[in-house]
Amino acid sequence: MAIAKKVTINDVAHAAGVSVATVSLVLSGKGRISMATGERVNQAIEALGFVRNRQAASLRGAQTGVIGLIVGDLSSPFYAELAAGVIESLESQGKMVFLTQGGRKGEHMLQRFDTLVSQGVDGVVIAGAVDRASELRDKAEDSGVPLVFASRASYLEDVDLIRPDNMQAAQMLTEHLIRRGHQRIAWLGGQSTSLTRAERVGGYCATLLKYGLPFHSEWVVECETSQRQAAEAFSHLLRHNPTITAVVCYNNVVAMGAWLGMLRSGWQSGDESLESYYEQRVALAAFAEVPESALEDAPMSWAITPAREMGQSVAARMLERIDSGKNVVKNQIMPPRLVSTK
Amino acid sequence: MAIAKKVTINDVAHAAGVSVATVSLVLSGKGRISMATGERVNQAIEALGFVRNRQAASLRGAQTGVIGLIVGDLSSPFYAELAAGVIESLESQGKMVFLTQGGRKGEHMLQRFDTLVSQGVDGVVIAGAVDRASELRDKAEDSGVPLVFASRASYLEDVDLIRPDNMQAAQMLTEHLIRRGHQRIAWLGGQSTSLTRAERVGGYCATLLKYGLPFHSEWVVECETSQRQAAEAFSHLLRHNPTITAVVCYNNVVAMGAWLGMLRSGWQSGDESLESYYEQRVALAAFAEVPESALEDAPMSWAITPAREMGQSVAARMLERIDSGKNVVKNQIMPPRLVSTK
DNA sequence: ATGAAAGCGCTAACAG
DNA sequence: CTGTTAGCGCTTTCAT
Repeated sequence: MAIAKKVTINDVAHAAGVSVATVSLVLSGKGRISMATGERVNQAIEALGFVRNRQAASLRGAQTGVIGLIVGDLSSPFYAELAAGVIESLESQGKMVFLTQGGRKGEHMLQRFDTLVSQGVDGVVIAGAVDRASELRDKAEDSGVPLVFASRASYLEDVDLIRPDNMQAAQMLTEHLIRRGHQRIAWLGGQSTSLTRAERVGGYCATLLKYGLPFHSEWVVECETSQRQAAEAFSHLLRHNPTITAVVCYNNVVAMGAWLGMLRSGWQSGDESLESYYEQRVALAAFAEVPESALEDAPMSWAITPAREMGQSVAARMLERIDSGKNVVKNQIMPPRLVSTK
Repeated sequence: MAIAKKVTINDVAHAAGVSVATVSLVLSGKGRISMATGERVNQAIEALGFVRNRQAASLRGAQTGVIGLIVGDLSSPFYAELAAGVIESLESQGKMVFLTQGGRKGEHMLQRFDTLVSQGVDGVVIAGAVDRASELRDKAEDSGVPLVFASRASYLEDVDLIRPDNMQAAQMLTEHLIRRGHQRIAWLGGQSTSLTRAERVGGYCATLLKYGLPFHSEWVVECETSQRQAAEAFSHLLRHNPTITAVVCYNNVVAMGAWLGMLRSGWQSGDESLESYYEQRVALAAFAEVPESALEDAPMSWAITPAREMGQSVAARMLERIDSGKNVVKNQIMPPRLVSTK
């Protein structure tokens, strides 16, 4: 418990028989220091167990090497993974990150932003829903702090934003099904008020059209993101449209519901083999943010938004912003990745 | 882009016609300041958009109000949730947290610890596997930084550790099954090398004994944490021991596998109703760190380790450590929560 | 109740 | 190549 008295740059200088300035130079590897003194200083540092006080360092110098990251809520797997990517990248560049939570709906974003700024961060990344984005942007603007957004949908403008390419993902998925011989492809899930869904449904329709395939509005069914409801909607859809051979699901929960619905009806029909049943029956494809482990055994295709890589892009963008000092708005989209389970 | 010149405490003092000392006092609410000047200062702060530079503040004063949190890897849902809990609590107490990743196996823990200390954190929380825990403890000891560990298993000694109560969880689960009339209860999953598993199996056995129920070592089956393997092991177990009426699963993946195995064989047997089939058949219980959404429809009992609450406890413990200054080692265990789906 | 002044640990000119 | 000397923005005695 003997709290060792903080050893400072002075102690090191003294021990090494040089001046503090020299130690500082050795620390930051800047000035041209002779091998000899450099060595001596390092030894002193080692011997005394000196740890440089970065607070003091950045009080004088410009940058703190700290980036603030505000994520809505860490318990969302997508944002957790995104955060992991951001942190990983930034740390590999010798930065540190302050992580704070801005609330599921972004309620606290502004307040957190202020706190981060008062901690002297070099930049702020915002991941998730934002309450008052334009206010934030203005604040950032006049405190001169680079601000980068990352989100699932593209509801922000005039900001540096990295987001998934929903339309391309939908195209990939639909095209994949078509290539595997499907002609009658339905859509399951999501609420019509969702922007993300709109983008995805857009890609789905466009691809059908492109291949000259039939599009029926009854084949695009809305449903809440709940397993039970998805299972019901799925069964209902197929019962009334038995010619459908493939379904694109809005997300992993819907996909899970569809699959369970299929298992259930397959079971009730008393067929011989489960696999043969559903494979003959309806092919499933779905969007997801992370691969759904529960469906690892299901024959399914996924359009995955690579959350971790997205985080890495965000980090890269942040670094770029920081050391270019420029403020050019780039709206960057992340390509999805197609994954087939079987 | 006009980077507003940093407004400092001096500017505020000037604007308010008082001294910097006064402003400082108002800021920290310490000295006895007259209402009048307090008001005047606050107005100036507001008007100038002053944000206090905490780096400078903590350079002179003692604490920084920043806690370091090292988590193995954020993409693990359990630790993400735990981190969310820690951050949430700490932020509500006006603290901030530095979040860094120590590597899945704790490879970087030591290095990250140093970085955190150099940032002047008031304490460090370590969540996840640690490579060289005792080294860490020593480092913390002589830099005088409070250190609190949080993990799933209890492989650390002589440290401040918060962990789940695996044995009690196993007891709860087993007892729950017994109360529902089961007498022949098997165990599925986990590797015999796992400490966590050992603790859990211990609780399971103890409870069987306590109720005078039969224990067969063939009923305790090992298997990898993979859905497919669990499904196979489960089917195999039941085929050879048809009298078993309930199974305790090592984790959510195993539970999922067991359930799918059950669906599959139920389906093949051609029974009438899925629900009636498995309900008559084998009751499932499982450990989990977060409720498994994929199994929301399955009739299943869970022993949940409340990760978020665990995070809150960790935060509380940290705060306690910080302002007591004492270093009494407490090995605190979190009680599990029993949840039945149906 | 408020002001003056002395640093916290470090960096950044500028001299040598 | 290395030492001297000012501060960075804020807190904190100690006076007043």
